[in-house]
Amino acid sequence: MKRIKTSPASAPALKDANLRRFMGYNMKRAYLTIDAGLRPVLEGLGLRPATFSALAVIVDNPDITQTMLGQALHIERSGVVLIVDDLEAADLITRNKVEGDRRSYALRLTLKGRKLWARARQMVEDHDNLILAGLSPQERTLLKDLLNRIETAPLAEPGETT
Amino acid sequence: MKRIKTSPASAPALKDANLRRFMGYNMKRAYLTIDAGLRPVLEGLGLRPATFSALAVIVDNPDITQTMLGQALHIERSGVVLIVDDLEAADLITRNKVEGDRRSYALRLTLKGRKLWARARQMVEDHDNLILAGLSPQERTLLKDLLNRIETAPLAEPGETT
DNA sequence: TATTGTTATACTCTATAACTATA
DNA sequence: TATAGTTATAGAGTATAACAATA
Repeated sequence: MKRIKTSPASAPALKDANLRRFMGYNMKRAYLTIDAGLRPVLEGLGLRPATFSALAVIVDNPDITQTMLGQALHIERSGVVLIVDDLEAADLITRNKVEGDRRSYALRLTLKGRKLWARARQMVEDHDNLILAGLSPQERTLLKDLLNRIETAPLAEPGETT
Repeated sequence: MKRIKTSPASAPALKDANLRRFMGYNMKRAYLTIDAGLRPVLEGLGLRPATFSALAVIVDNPDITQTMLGQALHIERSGVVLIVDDLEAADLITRNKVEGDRRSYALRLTLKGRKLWARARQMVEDHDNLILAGLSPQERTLLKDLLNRIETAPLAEPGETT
């Protein structure tokens, strides 16, 4: 009949202890697990992780400029353009005139944008709870804290290469 | 004249509490922080994260096939080819004949490969210690455990990519 | 001169599909 | 028919560089 598949679908069956020693690999795998589950959720709303994140920041900072949005998301201005184009085309945000500086735009959510954000936020929150079902509230808080401490480590931010 | 610089170079200064609510974003930022620091380290050895990981798995599983390597690294066979090509071209591994199945190769490190691996492993370990300097041994172990629990959550594995 | 937004371009990573040579 | 490895290709995602309008 059938075969004894090398790997049913989940079990690694292969030794990777050598790789698991390193924090980066464990981090990448956990991140990709969350990302893989999140994408289809956002897709159902016509969003991508990048556009979802941009919405979140704009909600938090009404009338933010594209340059500032890029700083918040850690992406280049040229990349922000594509994301904002996307959100504007979907009628979720508007690029508004800024009095005093005709070079920049003040980004704001439309009514449709606010409605979609409410839905998106809830769905992503639900997905978070699903993916974190095995962790207690204290463990979730602790995990975020540990992640943030790595991100903001004195040696991490300097930014340049080595 | 002057202005009030939006952001010196590191301080966010922008509210992103809305984004920080979600585990995925915190995870992504911490992961990218580690990755950004790790790449230049590996680059100095002529490696990329992918080739480093492949070396780690081959060291752990002598005579592993390319298909199995792909399963261990969670990448497609076509992607494995490029990585193995890379490592072979650098004279770090060899594709060896397998008796009983002329379709597959048994991957093994060369002497040069073993020497480089020893160096690479040490350097990545050092980088890990640098990036994790702010975490106690217990916290590091706990972090890995929490990450692995997310990765192997019952709900995480099942799905296809989408 | 410097900055904002924009465009064009390129590079990395990874997936899909089709092909070959085996099994 | 199915599998291992390969190739070609395409799609995200993101970066760099150059440019126009404005400061």
